[in-house]
Amino acid sequence: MKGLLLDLDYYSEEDRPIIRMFFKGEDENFVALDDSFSPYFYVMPDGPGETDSGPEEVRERILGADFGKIGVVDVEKEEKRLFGDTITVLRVVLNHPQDVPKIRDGIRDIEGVKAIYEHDILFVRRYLIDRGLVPLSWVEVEGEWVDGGVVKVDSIKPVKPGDGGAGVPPGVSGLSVLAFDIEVYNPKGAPRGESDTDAIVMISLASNTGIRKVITWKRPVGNMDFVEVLDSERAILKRFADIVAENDFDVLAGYNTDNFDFPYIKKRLEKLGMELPLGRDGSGIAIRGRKGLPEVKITGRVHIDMYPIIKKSVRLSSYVLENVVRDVLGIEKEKIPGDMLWKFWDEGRENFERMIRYSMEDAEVTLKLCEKFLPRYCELARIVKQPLHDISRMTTGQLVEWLLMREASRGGEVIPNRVSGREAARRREDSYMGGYVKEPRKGICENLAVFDFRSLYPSVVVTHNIDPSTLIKSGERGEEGGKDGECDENRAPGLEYCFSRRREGFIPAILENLIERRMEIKERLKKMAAGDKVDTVDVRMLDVEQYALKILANSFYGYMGYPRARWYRKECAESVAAFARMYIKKVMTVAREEFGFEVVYGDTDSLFIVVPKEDRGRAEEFLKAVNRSLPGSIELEYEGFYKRGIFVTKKRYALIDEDGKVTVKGLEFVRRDWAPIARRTQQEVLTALLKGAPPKEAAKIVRDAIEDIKNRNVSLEDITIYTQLTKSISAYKNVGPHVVAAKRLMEHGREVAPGMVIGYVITRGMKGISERAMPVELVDIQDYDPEYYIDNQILPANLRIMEAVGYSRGYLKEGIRQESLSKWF
DNA sequence: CTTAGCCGGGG
DNA sequence: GTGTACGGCTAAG
Repeated sequence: MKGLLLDLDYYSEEDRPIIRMFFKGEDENFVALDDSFSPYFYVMPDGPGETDSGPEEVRERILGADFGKIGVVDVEKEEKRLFGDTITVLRVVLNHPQDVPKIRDGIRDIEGVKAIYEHDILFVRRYLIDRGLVPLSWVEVEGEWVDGGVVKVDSIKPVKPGDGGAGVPPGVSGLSVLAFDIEVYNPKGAPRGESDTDAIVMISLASNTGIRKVITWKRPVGNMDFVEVLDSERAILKRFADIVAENDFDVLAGYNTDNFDFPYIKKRLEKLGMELPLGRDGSGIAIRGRKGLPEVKITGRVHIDMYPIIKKSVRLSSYVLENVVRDVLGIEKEKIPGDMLWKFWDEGRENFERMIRYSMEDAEVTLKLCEKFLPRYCELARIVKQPLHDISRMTTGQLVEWLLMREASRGGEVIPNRVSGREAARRREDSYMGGYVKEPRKGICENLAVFDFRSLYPSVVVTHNIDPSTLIKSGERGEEGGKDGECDENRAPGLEYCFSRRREGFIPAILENLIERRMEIKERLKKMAAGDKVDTVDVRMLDVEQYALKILANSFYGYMGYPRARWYRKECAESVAAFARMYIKKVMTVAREEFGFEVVYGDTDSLFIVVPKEDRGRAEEFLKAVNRSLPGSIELEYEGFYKRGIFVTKKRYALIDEDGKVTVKGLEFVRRDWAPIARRTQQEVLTALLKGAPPKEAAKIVRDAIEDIKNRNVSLEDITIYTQLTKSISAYKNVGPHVVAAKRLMEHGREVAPGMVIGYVITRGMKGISERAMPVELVDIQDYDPEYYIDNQILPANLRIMEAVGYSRGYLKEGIRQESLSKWF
C-alpha cells in the first residue's frame, strides 16, 4: 500500500504501545498499525577513573534493579557521540512509553550513572525518526488487512528515502480542507459554555472542495441560499460532524480554534450530553493543555489553527481576523463586535442577516488564509519530518531543534538534554553584542544604493564552521587545538574563541545541506522562468519550498543563542555576531576608503551609500571587488536604488524609490491609538520630504496642523483616540483615559463590555490626562484641549523627523525661527 | 530603573 | 502524554 502520512498517534493494548498512522491513500484512505516499536533511552555511565563502575557493572545494576511492577526489557552497550566526542552509552529498552518517567527516575539513583539522555522524546516523534518516515510524503506499507481500511504493518518505509518531496501533490498538498467558524449567543459578555443561554447559534463552513454554508437554527427573512436552517443547537452540531464525516476532510481549520471554537463546542456537548464524532475513528475533541495554551487534536485529521500560524508569519499590530485579512489578503471585512452578536440574533431581520454574512465571511477568509500559508507549513513538515499538527504550532526554534534531533539521532549523535527553567533563566542573563548598526547621517539624502549580505548569519556559521563541537576557548587549546595557528586563522574577531576546521561541525553540516538544497531549487526556478514557466503549480511549490528552507536556515543563529535550546552555546552565537560585524564594517571601509563613497547608514547586514547617477558603474565595481575578497559563501548583493531617504535615528528611516514607492522603517509610533490628526500629519510630512519638498514646507504642514488645533478648525474624528477595553472596568488597577471614558459611558446608561473599542477625546481642565477623557459620544467638540493635542500628539509624532532636518520644537510650536538655522532654509 | 504580572485571539 | 509557550507591555516596587 502507498499513502500520504497525514498524522499518527499511539494507543495501548496489553501494556504494549501500538502506533496508529492515518494515511490518505491513492484511492481510499487507510490506517496502519505498527506494534513493533519499543521506547528506549540512553544511560551514560561514569567514565574511566571517575568511579570503579564501568558500563558493564552499570548494565548489570540496571538489569538487576527492582522498579516495581514494570521492568526493563533490555540494556545494550553502544558507541555514540556527544557534541562530537565518542562516548559509551547503555541503550535501555522498555515496554511502554509511560514506563519511561518511572524507570528513568529509578535509574538516576543507581551508582555509576552519570547522565540519562533522550528520555523526553515523544513516542510518535521518536517513531518517525527511527523509521525514517516523513509526514505528508508517500510511505510504502506492507502488511495484512485486519479490518476494513486497517492494515497491520509488517514493513514500512518512505517511498524515496531521504526525499520528503517525492511525488507530493500540489496546492495545500492535495489535502481537502474545511474551514469553519462558530457564533455564540452571549448576552452577558464573555460567553460561558456551561450557561443555559449561551448556545452555539451558527456554524459556518467553507471548503476547498466547494462547500460554502451557514448552518443555524433560526430562519432569515430574506432568501439566503447558502443558509441551512435546522431546529436546534443539537441539530447544527450533528450536521457539522456529518458534513465532516461525509467528506472525510483531511484538514479542519479555524481561527483561534485551539483556544475558543473547539473548547467551546466541547463544553456545549457536555452541557447537551452529546457526543460528536469528528475524528476519523469516530472520536471527539481532545484538548491537550500545554501550559496556558490548549491544543486541540481531532484524531486522524489535521486540525490547523490559523491564529498561531499568522502570528508567526506576519508582523502586525493586531491579529484580530479583520485586521489580518485586510493586511495579508487585502480584503475589507465587516467586524461585528462580540457583544453585538446576541442582539443581532434576537433582532432578526437585517441585523440577523448581517450576522449570517459575517459568519460566512469568517469561514471563507480562514480558508483563504489556509490556502496562502498552509503550503509553507506542509513544506516545513516535510523538511523537519514531524507531523503537520505539531509543526504548525512550533516556533522556529523548535523547528530547528526537531530537525537537529532527527539528524543527530540518525547520525549516531546523542541528543543533548533540555535544561531546567532555572538554567534557562540563567542563560537569559548571558547577553552578548549583536549586530553592528551605524549611526545614520541624520536628515535627507539623495541617490542611495543599498547593498546587503545574502543570508549573512547562515553563511558565517558554515564558512567559519561554528558549532559546539568545534569551539575552542582560548587557554583550553592543547591537543584539541591542533598545531599552532590552525585555530587562530578561524578566530572570532575580538573574542577568545576559535573554531577548529579539523572536521565539519554538526550544525554547519546540516545548515550547509539546507542552503545547498535551497540554491538548487532557486537554480531550477531560474531555468523554469527562462523557459516561460512563470506561474505554474510546480513553480509555486518550489518557491514555497525554497522559502521554507530559508526560514529554517535563518533560524540557526538565533537557535544557538536561544536559552532553552538543546544545542545552546552562547559562545557560538556570540561569535557569529562578531564575524558578521567584522564583515559589514569591512565593506563599509572598502566603500569609503577605496571607492570614496559616503556610507550614510547600515544595519547588521546592510549598507546604504550615496551613489550619484554617473557613479553607478563604480558601484558595480565596488560590489565585484568586495565579493572577490569575501571568503566561503559570504556574498554581498545589490538590494536596490532609492531616489531619496530620510534618516531619523538608528532603525528609524524612510525611503522612496525611483517609482515613487515609499518604505518606512521603525516609525511605528504611528499607531491606531494615536489621534488621526497626528498620524495624518506625520504621513504628510514624511511624504513631502521624500518627494523632495524643502523642509520648510514640511514644517508648514506641522505648523498648519497646530494652527488648526488652536483655532478649533478640526473635526471630532480628527481628535478621537481609540483604545480597546480589554477587561471589565472594575478589573483595571490603573485607570487609563479609555477606562475613564468607558465609566462615563456607563454613567449615561450605556452598556460597556470587555472587547469594546472606546473612542474618547481629551478635554480641558486641571486634572490629569486620564480624568479629562470624555467618550466621543458625549463630548462637545468645543471642550477639547488644544494643548494636549499639540504637546502629546502632533509634536511627538513629528518632532523626531523635523529635528532630523534641522527644526526645533520651539519653531514648530511657537513659530520662533532660530537665528542659527534660518540661513539653512 | 528593574521586576512581576497580564495579555493575546475568539463571541 | 518519554512535554508544559512566549514575547511584549504596563503597573508596581
